[in-house]
Amino acid sequence: MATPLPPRRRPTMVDVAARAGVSRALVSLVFRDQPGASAETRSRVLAAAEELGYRPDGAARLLARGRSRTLGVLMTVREPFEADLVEAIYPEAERLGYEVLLSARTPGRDEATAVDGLLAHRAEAIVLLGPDVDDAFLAELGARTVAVVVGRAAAGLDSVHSADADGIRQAVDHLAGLGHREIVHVDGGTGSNAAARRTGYLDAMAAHGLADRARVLPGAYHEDAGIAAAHALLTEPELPTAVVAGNDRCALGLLDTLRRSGIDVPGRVSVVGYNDDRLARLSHVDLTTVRQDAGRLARQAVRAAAARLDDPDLDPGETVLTPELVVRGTTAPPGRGNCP
Amino acid sequence: MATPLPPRRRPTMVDVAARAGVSRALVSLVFRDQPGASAETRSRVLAAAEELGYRPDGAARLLARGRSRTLGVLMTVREPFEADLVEAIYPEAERLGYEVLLSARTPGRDEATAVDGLLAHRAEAIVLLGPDVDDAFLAELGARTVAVVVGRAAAGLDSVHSADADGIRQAVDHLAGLGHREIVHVDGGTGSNAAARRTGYLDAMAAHGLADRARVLPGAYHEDAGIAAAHALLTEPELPTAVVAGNDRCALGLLDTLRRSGIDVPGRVSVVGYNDDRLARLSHVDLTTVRQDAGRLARQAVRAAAARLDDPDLDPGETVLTPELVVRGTTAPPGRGNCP
DNA sequence: TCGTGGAACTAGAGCGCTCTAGTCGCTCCG
DNA sequence: CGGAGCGACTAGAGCGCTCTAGTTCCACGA
Repeated sequence: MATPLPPRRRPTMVDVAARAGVSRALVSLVFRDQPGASAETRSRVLAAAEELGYRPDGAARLLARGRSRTLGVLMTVREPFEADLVEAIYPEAERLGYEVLLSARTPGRDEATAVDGLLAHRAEAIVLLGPDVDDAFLAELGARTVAVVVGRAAAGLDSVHSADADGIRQAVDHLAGLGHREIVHVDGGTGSNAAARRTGYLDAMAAHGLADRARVLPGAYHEDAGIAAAHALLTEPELPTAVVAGNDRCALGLLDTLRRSGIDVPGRVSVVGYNDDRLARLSHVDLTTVRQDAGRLARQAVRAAAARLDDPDLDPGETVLTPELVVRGTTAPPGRGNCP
Repeated sequence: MATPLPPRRRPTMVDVAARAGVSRALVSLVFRDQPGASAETRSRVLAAAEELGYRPDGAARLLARGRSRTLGVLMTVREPFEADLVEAIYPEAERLGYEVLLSARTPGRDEATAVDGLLAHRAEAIVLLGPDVDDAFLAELGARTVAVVVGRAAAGLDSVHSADADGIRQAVDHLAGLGHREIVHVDGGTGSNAAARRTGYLDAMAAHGLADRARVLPGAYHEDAGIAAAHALLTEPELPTAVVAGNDRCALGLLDTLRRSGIDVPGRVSVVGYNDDRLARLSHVDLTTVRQDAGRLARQAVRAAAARLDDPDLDPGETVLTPELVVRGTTAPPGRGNCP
């Protein structure tokens, strides 16, 4: 019988080679699925590895190959739309032969820390999810490594996002088409894509001859902002008939605050979100929203990273996808009052 | 002037050493913050590194040190409670000198794949979030490496979870105290912690002399299960006066489906969740729920992993935290009818 | 004057892989 | 019969670090 399972040490290629009675190089071949080993030897090696519980050491492998073929993804662990993106990143990365490493920005852990972690683990490219990444930080990161921004435009870097102004325009068109005139926008605060959405709203209102009725409430991309905006609206003498929120989370906050205050949605107020995240799609939420295709966004981002990795001299590209209004249950013609 | 920025190659310690005019070993010392370098040299090295944009290569470092000091965390990117856990894991890991790597299980990417990724990146220990991890898989993993399960008990492994039966009992006590007698439980399906919660419910009902009224509806830990359960209840001639859901997501599904069907919550039906995730706490949801302390759960898990790493012969421990009912706005005495 | 000790620094052997440049047997063909 | 050609396999030099065991140098005391 061959040597028993090793004491504590994680088994290495040497152990497998010894047990299978071949050289280290051969084991390496087998594990890389390269030609050059006979079927018989191959299975002997695999068997030996199995018995020892061997798995190739990523660090050593990384070091030995030039490339890590690892994509680092910076995410906010709390944002449902980013969760959708992450789920779509995995398969595309796998298809292109990349591994994925996730790192979260949290209230107590800033982007720089999160990215450093990824870089230390040899991520070849960083995919930054979410529109609130800092410009200066981006520029520096882009100089150091391959970076792709998802969710907003980023000068001088690869970015993948949807045509925000167009998306908001579709929302306003829809509402105006239903007969709404008092349409308010709760915006996404600072950040380039909030600005784009704001502009889109103002332009669309103007296009419908409603420029003088346009009104932007300061907001942000989370529920609390929607709640605050709803409370602000409720203190006013007259409610608008429709609200376009900066994103779905904000819309959700708005929605529930309005409903809990006895306001019928969409009977008295229509609400539109942005993103079409999982939450919006849940049947009990049933939010009319502007759909960004998370799958396509994610695939494009991964491809952009891979392309730049293949050819670092590529010009930075901005991929803009066309968003699409999804009409669900939170919009209706105005004036149905509170009791349908 | 010294050499200009290198062409493409990521700079290495050799480059920094050359630029600073010292040996590689000294650079290593400086970057590991070890004594043995004069203040003057130290800053010279740091300056050289800065100029070159050098950052230590994690892979090489990993390989050279025995240990990676990295914790791998398996998560479901879509579960808000796990997001809370992840956020709490980072600071504790940092405090103990560990890095954190995240890997997501998704519909198309199973636990084994996710864990393999972590292991390949040399995670020394795996923290598995969520109760649906497979038993056989766990056992095998536990034999291979250090694994800590969060959210359920796991025989033979370290686990950190809350006293599920106790939590549910508190919920039932609360409802019974309000005068409810028709209390239904929508359970979490298979999985050990769903079983514990189910048992807790049945025992608590019995303790209140309501054994014959106890009723468990099959469910799961997500919104759709809550929605389905609500629809099932709505087809029946008589609604129960209270529902204890398996977790918050399920409760949310229930809640909104009931409300959209014109059922007053808590006037006609009271709803209780489990977890107290961010969503439950949002003011527009305001869910009465059983709070699991994500912070403590996360800290305990990290500590358990660290402890076992320090001493592999430690007996596997089960840490059970006491959950606590948080009464909010979705529970009230029964019988207030539909129009308060 | 010489040792002595400590601070500052260096040489060089790994860590577990990959990959290039082989070597070794065969078969096959002229 | 000699060698070209090929499949199967191996030796050994890295990859960019860490870490042990030095070596140098310079006070400082006897």
